[in-house]
Amino acid sequence: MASQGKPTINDVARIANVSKKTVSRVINKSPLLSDKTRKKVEEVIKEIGFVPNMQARALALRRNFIIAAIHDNPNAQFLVNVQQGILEGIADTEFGLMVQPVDRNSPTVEADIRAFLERHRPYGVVLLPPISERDELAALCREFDCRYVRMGSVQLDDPPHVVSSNDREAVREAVIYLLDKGHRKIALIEGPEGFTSPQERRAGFVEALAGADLEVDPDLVMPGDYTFESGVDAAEGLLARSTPFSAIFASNDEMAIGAMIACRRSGLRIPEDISIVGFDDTPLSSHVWPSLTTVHWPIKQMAFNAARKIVSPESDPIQLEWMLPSTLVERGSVVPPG
Amino acid sequence: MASQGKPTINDVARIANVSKKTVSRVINKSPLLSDKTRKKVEEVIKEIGFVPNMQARALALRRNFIIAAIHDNPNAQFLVNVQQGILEGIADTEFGLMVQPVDRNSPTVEADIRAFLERHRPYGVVLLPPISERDELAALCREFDCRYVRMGSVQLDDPPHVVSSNDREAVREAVIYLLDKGHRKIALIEGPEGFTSPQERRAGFVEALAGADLEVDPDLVMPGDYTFESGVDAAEGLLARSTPFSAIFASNDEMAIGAMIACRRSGLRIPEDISIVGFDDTPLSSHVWPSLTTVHWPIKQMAFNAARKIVSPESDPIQLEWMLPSTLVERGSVVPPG
DNA sequence: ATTAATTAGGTAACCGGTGTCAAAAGACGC
DNA sequence: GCGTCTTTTGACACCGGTTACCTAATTAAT
Repeated sequence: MASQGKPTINDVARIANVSKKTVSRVINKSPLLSDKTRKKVEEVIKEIGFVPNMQARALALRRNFIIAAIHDNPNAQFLVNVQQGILEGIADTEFGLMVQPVDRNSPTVEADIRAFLERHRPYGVVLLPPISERDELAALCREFDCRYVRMGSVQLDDPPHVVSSNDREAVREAVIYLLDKGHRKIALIEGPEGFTSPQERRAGFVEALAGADLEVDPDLVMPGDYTFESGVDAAEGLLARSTPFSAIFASNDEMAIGAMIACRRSGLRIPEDISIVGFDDTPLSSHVWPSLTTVHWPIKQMAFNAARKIVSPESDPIQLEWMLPSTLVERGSVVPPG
Repeated sequence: MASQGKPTINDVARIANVSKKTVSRVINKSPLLSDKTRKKVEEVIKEIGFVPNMQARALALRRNFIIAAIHDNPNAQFLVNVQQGILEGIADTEFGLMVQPVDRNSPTVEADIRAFLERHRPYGVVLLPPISERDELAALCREFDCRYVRMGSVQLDDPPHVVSSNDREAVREAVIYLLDKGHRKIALIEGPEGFTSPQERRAGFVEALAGADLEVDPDLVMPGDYTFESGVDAAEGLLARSTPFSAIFASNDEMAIGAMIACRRSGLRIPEDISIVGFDDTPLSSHVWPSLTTVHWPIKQMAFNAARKIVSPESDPIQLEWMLPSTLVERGSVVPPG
C-alpha cells in the first residue's frame, strides 16, 4: 500500500462513505461536525494511514508551512543557535525551516532574496542580523505578503516586526563591572563598521566610562571585524601603542579570544596582567583557559520568540518579550588590576 | 500590481493570447514550440513579472523542490559546513534547503522523521552522520520515494546512496606522520562508542602502529565523546596514568584542543613536550596556539557531492567522487619528541 | 496536387486539498 | 404531524500548474 502511492483525501472519503469536504473538516478539526462522523472518518484515516498532502494544502490555502531564515552571518555558532531557537519555536507546529544564506556584499542580494521568496513563498521569514537591518528586505517581505521578523541588536523602527537584544545596556553593565573591579584604563576592540550592533556595543562602552567621569582614549580603541584574527591584530596593535591598559572589552568572543592569545604571546598573563571581557557567550568562551567573562547574548531566545511571533502572532500563551536583556556571565578572565 | 496578488499562468495566457499549456511549455523550455510564440510569451512573462507558483507545480508534478538535511550532530561548525556544501550544490537550481534536527536518543526518532517526511515530502534528503548510519532511515526515505544520500565515514553498504570519506586511511597517514617524526609512545583519544566513524579512526590508528611493528598500549587509549570537555578529561586521565607518551592523536579537533589545554595546565608545553594531532580541521584548529596539526575532513565537499547527486543524479558534468580522501594538514602542534 | 509526416498549439481532466453555498437531517415548538 | 430553526453534510468550483490526448497548420514526400 505504501509503495502504491500514498492514500489521498479521496480514498478516505470513498471508504468512509462521506464527501471530501467532510474529511477535510475532520483533519482541520472543524467544530461543525457530528461526533459520529468524525469518529468514523478518523478511524478510516488511521486505518489506511492517510496524511494530508501539504503541497495541495499549500496551493488551496495559498500559503505553505515554511519559515525561512535568511542570513548573511557566517558565524557557525550564531547560525546554529538561531536555527535551534527557531526550530524550538515551531516544534509543536506543522512548520518546517528553510535556510537561505545571502552575500551581503553582492550587488544582487536583493534580487537573490526576491528570487528565493518568489520561488518558495515561505509563510514567514526570520531576518538575521546584520542584514536584518536593511529596510529593503522588510519591504520585500511585505511585497510578498510574507510575515517577517527582524532580529537585531537595536530597536529598529519597524515595531511589530522586531525582536532585539539590549546590547548597549549590557555592555554598559559589563564595563561598569570592570570599573568596579578597579580598572581605569580599559581598551575597546570594536566590531565592523556600518552595522548597528557594534555601534550599540560601543555606545554602551562610552556610556559606562562617562558614568565614571572617564573619557574614551582613542589610543585604546581598535577596529575589528568580529573575526578571531582581527582580535589578534587589534590586541597586538594596542600593545604596540604603549599606552598602558589593564583590561580589554572586545565586542565579541572571537575577538576576545584572539586578544587573549595575542596578549599571551607577548608574555602577558590573563587575567593577572590583562583582564578581558567578551560578548556573545559562545560555547568557546567557557572552553578557553582562563574561561572568558562575557555578555550572554540571548540569540537563541530571540530566534525562538521570532518564530513564535510568526507562527502564532497574537494568541501565544507565552508572553513574549521583544526586547531581551543581554546579561553578564562572570567567568575567569577578569580580576582587579595590578 | 504586486499587492493585487501575483500574476498566474492564466494571466500570461490571456494577455499573450495563447493557452495555458503554451505558457507552460515556455516556462519548461519545451522544444516543440515556435520561436515566435516563445518570444511573445516570454515578453508577456517579463512584462507582468510572472513567476510560476512552486506549490502548484509541486502538486501537479507530485514532487517539490526541497532538499532536507536531517541530522543529529550538534556540532555547529560541522553543521554549517554541511549546509554550505549542500547550498553550493543546489545553488544553480530551483531547490531550497530545509533542515531538520533529530534527537538520536529519543525513542521516537524514527516516527519524528517519518512525520517530517510525510509533512514536507522533500524531493531529496541528505542524511548526516552519525544518524546516517541507521539503515531504518534509508528505508524510510525509500518508502517515501524520496531520493537520499547518506554521508558517512565508512563505506556503508548502500552503494548508490553513499558519500563517504576515507577516515581510516587518513588517520593511518597521520599516525605514520607522527611515527616518522620519531614518536613511539602515541596516545589515542577515542570518539563515542556505537558509531562507525570513531571505529574507523581507531582502526587507522591501530593499522599505523601495526605497520611499525608497534602494539597499542591500552594505558594510552582513552575514551571520549567528541566534546571539548571529554578531551580535557581524557588527557588528564592519560597524564594520571604515568605511562609516558610523547604524542596524542585525538579523534577530533575539539578533543585535541581540550587535550592541549589539559596538558598545558599540567605544566607541559605543546608541542615541545607533547605533540598533538586532531581530526576535522575546524577553523578553530588554526586559531589555537600552537595551531593544530590535524586531518582535514572534507565534509563540505561531501555535502556538495551529496546534493549534486540528488539534484542531478546521472548527468552531472562534474565527475563526482563518492569516497573522498581526508588529508593531513601540517601545522604547529607536532615536533619530534624529546 | 495530394497525401503523409511533422510540428504547433489547444482542450479537458487532474494533482489533492479548500471555500462557498445550498440541501438534507435532526431538534423543537405548537 | 407540520413548519421552522439549527446543525450536519455534500456538490461544485477553484487554487495554479501539469499531463494525455487531440486538432490545425506546416512541411516533406510521392
